[in-house]
Amino acid sequence: MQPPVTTRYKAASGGQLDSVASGHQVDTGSPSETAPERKRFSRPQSVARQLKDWIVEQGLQPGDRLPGEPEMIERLGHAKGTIREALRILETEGLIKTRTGPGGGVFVHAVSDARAQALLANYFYFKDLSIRDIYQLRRLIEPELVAELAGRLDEAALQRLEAVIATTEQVPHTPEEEREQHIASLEFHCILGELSGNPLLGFIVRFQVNVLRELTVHRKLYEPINPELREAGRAYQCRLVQALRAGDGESARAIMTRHMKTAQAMMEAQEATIAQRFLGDSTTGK
Amino acid sequence: MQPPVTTRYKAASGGQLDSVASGHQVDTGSPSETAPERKRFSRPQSVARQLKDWIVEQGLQPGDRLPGEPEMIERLGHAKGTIREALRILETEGLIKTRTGPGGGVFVHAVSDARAQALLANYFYFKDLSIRDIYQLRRLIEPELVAELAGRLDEAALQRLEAVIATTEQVPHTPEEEREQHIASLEFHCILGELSGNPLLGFIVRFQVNVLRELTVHRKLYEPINPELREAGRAYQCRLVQALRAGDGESARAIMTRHMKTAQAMMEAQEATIAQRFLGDSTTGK
DNA sequence: ACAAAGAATTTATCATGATAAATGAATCAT
DNA sequence: ATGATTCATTTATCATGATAAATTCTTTGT
Repeated sequence: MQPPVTTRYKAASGGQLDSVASGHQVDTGSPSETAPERKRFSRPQSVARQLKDWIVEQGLQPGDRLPGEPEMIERLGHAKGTIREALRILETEGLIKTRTGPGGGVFVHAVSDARAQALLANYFYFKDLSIRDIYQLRRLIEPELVAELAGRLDEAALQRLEAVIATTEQVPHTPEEEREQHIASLEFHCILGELSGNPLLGFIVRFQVNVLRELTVHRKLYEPINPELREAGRAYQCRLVQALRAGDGESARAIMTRHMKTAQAMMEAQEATIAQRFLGDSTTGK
Repeated sequence: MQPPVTTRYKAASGGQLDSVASGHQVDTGSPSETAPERKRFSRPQSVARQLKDWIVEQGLQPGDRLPGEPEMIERLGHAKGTIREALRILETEGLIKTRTGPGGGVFVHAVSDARAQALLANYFYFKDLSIRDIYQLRRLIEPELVAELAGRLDEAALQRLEAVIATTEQVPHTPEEEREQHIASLEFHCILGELSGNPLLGFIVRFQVNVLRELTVHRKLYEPINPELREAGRAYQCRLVQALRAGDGESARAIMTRHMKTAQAMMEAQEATIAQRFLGDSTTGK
């Protein structure tokens, strides 16, 4: 499942940062002298930016430690409140975590998937994302995705997919179970996305799935339990895994294409407008 | 109003929000179990959440006003610092803006595209995004995009595209000009994405373009000026617009497919190292 | 040896002003 | 009128502790 050498570049040496003249020198003292341009950034933002620069320049990795609050106060010359707000910014962006206690402090943290998803969801809160929009993309992406995946998956990956299918083996008796099964079937797509080995592709697939999942949970979509549709859904998954195992990309693509069409029709038959709400805050422990 | 506080948060009342991504922490009461779900939310996070709930419940729109700092302090029963940190969280997420002066205060704000892009870029900072990854998606999306767009664009849209093409009319004499032209050609794709009318699709196209643009700006990619390639690039754009105007989706798709292939080869031919850096912070006024 | 209690450490929050900066409105000088 | 000035309002930042909470390390008790 690994494509030829695709040079996975990382760690740029000179990777400078936004050249933005954050040029907010921290002269503790005479502020307004040559201040022709207005203050673009608040001080907490400036501090946050400086810390980001620091992370980039030093090539800090997740788990690495940043100076503690008191040291920042001294080194950056800002008040405690300002520093704290800056840390809060970075924490919101998902780039740091703070821990209390001995050995605690501020640590670099890789932005979690959940947080990125949540932040992106906020962006779409004021947009009108329709089911059609989402499926326009899904119908584009997922068939090709499985076509590429065909024959490239190892047994472990295939079994992972089959494990998800297994959770929908029993006929659901309650709406609760039915909902869970639907979520599981969405999970199926997430796994496919991850297996592509393309972080961007995987992320997008997951995002779409998350939006759809929200619909399911909060709008009681898929409420009417339809045995035939359910069985059809299961069948497609089974056949898909079969095609993937056989390395039959054409079939996989066809199966997924058909499924996308069906799923879209199903969803559109229900509600057409996506629930307007912020997604969760992704507290992402770890 | 209420005496100091013990740890109190509103445990997701009403189920409007909360619970998404990552996990379902349906509190059962038993503290320690398979999921060491420690550390709930910090208070600033709780406050931020409450304000989000408020926004959702009241259906507040961009421009609407939120209570000012002092009122929040009183109504929510938290200290000023806590409130400020909460506001900083929301500001970082792009959901509010604060203004000083008379008539100033805290206002709901639609998350700007730039901010969403920057936040998403943070996520990919610690990932290894290769050019191949990006083009895998581009090659999937953009050909179909133009195929759908064919014949659906009004004259204004077409002229918008042509205007961008026009900027690359003159043969560039300096690397500077050459770089600007390349950026303009990327802009071409952004416009196509927007014209789709699909917010999600447009966003993804823009994100890809932004990542590639970063490359161009910071890594001197496309440095060697190649007249033939340049001309070929221009030609494809012209022919594409032509096909779009004629409503010839098949041709449009073919043209774009070819272009994607060429562009990817070009990018990969360079020592394309994806710049590891945080994108700008998107101050995005209005 | 091992588990529970305690101590030490570090961030989190609270509390309380005071001063600075930004900005729209009203006012005043020309 | 019109441009500059002052004023009032509201957030932004600074300053300075004092408590609280969460962890890890250490010391006990059995």
